[in-house]
Amino acid sequence: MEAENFIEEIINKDILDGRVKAIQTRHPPEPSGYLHIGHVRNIVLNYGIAKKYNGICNLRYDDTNPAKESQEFVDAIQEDVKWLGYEWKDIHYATEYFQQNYEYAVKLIKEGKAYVCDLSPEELSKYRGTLTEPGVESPYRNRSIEENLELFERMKNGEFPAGSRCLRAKIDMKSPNMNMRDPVLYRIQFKEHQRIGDKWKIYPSYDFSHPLDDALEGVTHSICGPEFEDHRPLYNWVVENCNTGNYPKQIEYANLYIKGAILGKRFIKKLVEDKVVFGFDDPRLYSLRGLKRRGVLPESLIEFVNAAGITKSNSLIEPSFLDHFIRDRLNKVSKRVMAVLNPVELEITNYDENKEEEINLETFPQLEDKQLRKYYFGKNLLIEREDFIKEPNPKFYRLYVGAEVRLKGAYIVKCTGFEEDEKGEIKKIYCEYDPKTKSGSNCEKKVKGTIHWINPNHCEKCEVRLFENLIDESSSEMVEGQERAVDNYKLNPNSFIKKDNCFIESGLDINFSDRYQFIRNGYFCLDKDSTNARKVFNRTITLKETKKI
RNA sequence: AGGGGUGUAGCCAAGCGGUAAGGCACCAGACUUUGACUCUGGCAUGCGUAGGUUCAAAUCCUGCCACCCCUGCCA
Repeated sequence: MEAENFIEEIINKDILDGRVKAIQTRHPPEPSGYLHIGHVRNIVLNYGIAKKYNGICNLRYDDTNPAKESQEFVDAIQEDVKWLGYEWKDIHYATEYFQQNYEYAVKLIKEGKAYVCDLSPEELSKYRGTLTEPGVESPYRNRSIEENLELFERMKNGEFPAGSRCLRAKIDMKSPNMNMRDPVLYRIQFKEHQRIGDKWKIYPSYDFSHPLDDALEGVTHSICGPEFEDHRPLYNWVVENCNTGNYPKQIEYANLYIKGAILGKRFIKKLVEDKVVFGFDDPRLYSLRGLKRRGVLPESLIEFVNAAGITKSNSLIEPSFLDHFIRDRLNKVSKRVMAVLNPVELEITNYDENKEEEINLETFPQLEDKQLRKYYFGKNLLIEREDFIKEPNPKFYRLYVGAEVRLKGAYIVKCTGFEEDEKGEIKKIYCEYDPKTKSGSNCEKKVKGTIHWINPNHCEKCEVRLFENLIDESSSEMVEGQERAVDNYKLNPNSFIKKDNCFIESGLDINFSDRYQFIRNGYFCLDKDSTNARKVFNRTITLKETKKI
């Protein structure tokens, strides 16, 4: 199997060496928040590698801390993974392994490798030492096995208050690696757990349950973030000392950040709580639900993380890189449709008042099967306000008095005049059409610009929502591998713009699963706020724009 | 300050001792009934830095520098 990144190289070597046969990974989210784009790499890696190597990947909730978790998130995570297009083999929960975790803890105590410590959290912290000074051994470190066994049993039975005691691994208080200074294996916790209620009064820590559960489940490669790099010796300590017969290998990869994107769970939560955004699925958020509502296709996200690569160095990627994959995918599937977002009237003075002409528009010009549909041309139309300027400028390919432009799918028209109000706002634009230039007639005349338009007798009024980055990018001080608090950013007042005087062709089949390109305006999708009476569209992304005038 | 990581173009990133892939962005041009798409060309005498080894170094060795992670009974 060709290795596409350093993780696959490790796996290939493990297979070659005969260390593993069937590959097994796991996707281990803690149900304490919604999935966001930063999680996609981990998902692609775990599910993707299992698929590539014909192995299995289970979804396993790391639900060892009821204080932070809830059922809302366990449900949401499954929905979001499915939306991305991945499938797990089985769903497991860290809480499923609590009985076995407990038995292995007892085994460690019996072997003199773990002890009950009565130090308070504050004392424990002091005894741990600092980054440069070694820690000090706990006075409870050398209790007898019998006493430890009894105390641990009583902890389990809920006889001691939370925080009064914990179970610690007996490793090395002088280790330069803080994680090895007798780490906590179990703590007392009386909080009701979303899945198992109040059955357990002791909860294993991540450092104990994660490696053990990996081993118990048969995981061969435990892929995780860079923050666990110096937990690896501890991971291995647990795996070796519990000795289940299975020896998973932890592999860390680096995080991916996007410039100007707010990704931290707690930051996203704060934005929701402060009502800066409408909810976890606000289209401006980089949560998977936000991206979905925005209209981004899951394939774009997967292509994006794959193109960004899997490495051990943190990366801060420019938004344009993500945008490229969003557009690329949308371009392939979107129906091309005419819609005017900022309408101004246009009258074709030499066109018959009562005449209406059928024209053809291509729904999928980018595909072999372009699929023609009918639309109607007439004397009075609506065009985009930005497609007209008062002062002639030959670099401007659209309308000004004297300029010619093609009305998409119809005729070439020449601007003859305009009307404005006392404030200088354009009220109406006048044009003359050239009857010899009908679309498809192979006319010789060519013009530089083509603009889209709407026939007011054949359109539907709708609402359109335009989005920009939530935070003002010039205030962003985000640097590689770092994410600052949302308070450090200035919010962008234009991040959400609602336009409710928009018009789209009537007679279209608009639905939630299709994607639309409003010609020259970008890619759009139907928002869940739509009603039968009025459709609401979200602009997923603009078209790429080369320099205009 | 101790430990663990990482440094290749504006941004990602290949490269694994034989003379710097690719993508994004950008620039120039072609095409175009979307200033989109597509196509063509340009874009590192240079690989954090200073030395060393070698016929040959981004790749090996040594020192230095910068950035990230670690002092929760969170994950």
